[in-house]
Amino acid sequence: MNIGDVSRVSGLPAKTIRYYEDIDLVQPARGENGYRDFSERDAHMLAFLGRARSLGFSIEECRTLLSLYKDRERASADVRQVAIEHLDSIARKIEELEAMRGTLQTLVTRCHGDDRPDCPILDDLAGSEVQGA
Amino acid sequence: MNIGDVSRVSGLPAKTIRYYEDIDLVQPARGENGYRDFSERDAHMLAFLGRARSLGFSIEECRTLLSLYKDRERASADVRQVAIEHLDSIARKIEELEAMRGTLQTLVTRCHGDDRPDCPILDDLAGSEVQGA
DNA sequence: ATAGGGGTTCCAGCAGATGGAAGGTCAAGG
DNA sequence: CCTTGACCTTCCATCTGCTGGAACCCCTAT
Repeated sequence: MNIGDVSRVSGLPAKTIRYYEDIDLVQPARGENGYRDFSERDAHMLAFLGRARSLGFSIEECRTLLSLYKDRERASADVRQVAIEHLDSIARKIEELEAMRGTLQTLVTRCHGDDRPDCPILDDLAGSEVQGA
Repeated sequence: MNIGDVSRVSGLPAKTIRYYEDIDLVQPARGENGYRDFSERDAHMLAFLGRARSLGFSIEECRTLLSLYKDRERASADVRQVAIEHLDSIARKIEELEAMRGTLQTLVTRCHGDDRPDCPILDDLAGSEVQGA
């Protein structure tokens, strides 16, 4: 399988696949002509990576998951642990974003948004304490 | 005001302030000795930037907001527009993260998490269609 | 004079790709 | 046999938003 084929079946851009080889996530064979020669197993691993990345796992987490995936002696508890930690970090990110959204939503609501220059959004950013309750 | 002082009052690391000068967000004066010499106005702008960044505005959005902030002829509608667009992108990110959280939460719940190797999380990542409803 | 706590510049690196240039390879058509 | 075009290769630069560190200068107090 050439890189274009495996790109199609895994859904990852060829550039990304080369990058994954570069950082040693996959180790495709090489043909006579110097082309990468991907096995079914490689393609499978790349799809695995794509899915894990789409769930927001970092590259290092993916590396761990992939090694657990390849380890037939693994304990499912180890996988679960990685997933739970990631779940926590997702929850933290959501909280952060929701705090931002809350603040911004309030400011946007307060701003009349016409052609006059006075603007509660800028007032807040400037930190002036001159905003009505 | 030296960079250390303005760092304390704005809450931004000195490194970050130098970086903001580098990308032309602020233009502090220079003293005889080559030290940056920040005015009150500079300090104010840096605090503004810190607050805008903490609300998740990108550097380019901050640049726009700052120029609106400095423009006494601005229309509040322009500020509001920037804020609303940012609000949308925050909402999209939250949705993405919640989708991830939902999927992962399901998988984590399904995984017994003991010392046996079989694991619904890995099964899902591998894309095997062998999962019960 | 020296010690310390400022400040300065510049260069490298993080994640996680992505874009592009310059060139090699391969199969098909004329 | 030659060309065309799609594919492949490597390498280097770029993006975002800083952050760390080296090597150096400056200023004040002792």
